[in-house]
Amino acid sequence: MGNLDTTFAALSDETRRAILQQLTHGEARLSDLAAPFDMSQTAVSKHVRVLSDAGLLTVEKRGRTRHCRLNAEPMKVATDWLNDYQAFWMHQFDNLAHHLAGGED
Amino acid sequence: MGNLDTTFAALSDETRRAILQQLTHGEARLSDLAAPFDMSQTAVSKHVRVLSDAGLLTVEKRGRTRHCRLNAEPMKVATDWLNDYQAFWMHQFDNLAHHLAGGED
DNA sequence: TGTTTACAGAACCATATGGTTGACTATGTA
DNA sequence: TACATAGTCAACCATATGGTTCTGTAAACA
Repeated sequence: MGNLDTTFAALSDETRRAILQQLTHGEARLSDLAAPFDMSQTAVSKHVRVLSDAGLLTVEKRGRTRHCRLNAEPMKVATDWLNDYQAFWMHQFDNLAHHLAGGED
Repeated sequence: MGNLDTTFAALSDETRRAILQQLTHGEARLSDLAAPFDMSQTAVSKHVRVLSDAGLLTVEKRGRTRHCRLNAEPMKVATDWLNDYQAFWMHQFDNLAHHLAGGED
């Protein structure tokens, strides 16, 4: 839970990203989250489980409803990892020129 | 190719992230990439294919070797997506306090 | 020319993923 | 009490994933 594998895997699904997007508006019940999607609530429940396992949201049982709340912290870890490559997409053309000039590392 | 689904999915595997890391040192042949891993070259070849499909690296056929080069640009798109949530992990505690204070969105 | 190298491709396997339906549990409400 | 609501769980299914081995092929080399 909470490692890069599970975080990136959780984010690799459109439905799950939409769920997270939904949660930026505030907490939501599972049935609220399921409503916009053309799939069973069970399916959405599974997606929520994946997001929960990845630590991207927290579920609070309250009466007979489950209230989900965004927890974006694992995204920070993912972003930190991606940021190590920032130089590579920023200086992509520089690097290309470097390689074409025969400069191997 | 190159959408968020495939990008995040490609990044969700430790081996593939290690391959990308390897490529930050410069371009590499497939057999070079495969060397550090305790798995067949065929397996690594499949990982490279996944990364290639995601646009995270380019493969250039040169003689009998395949030369891989990092293309970090799709990571920018992923980072851009993640950055929309930056406020949520930065102000996580603020939000928590907000919710505890009874302020719903 | 023959051999080695560097791959690709196909077939196969076990497990994971994303979806379904139906049955069940627990909570709230009339 | 009886019923509706919210959600889980189990079973099932099709496809994807990550690995293997074996075979084939094109390029480099002796």
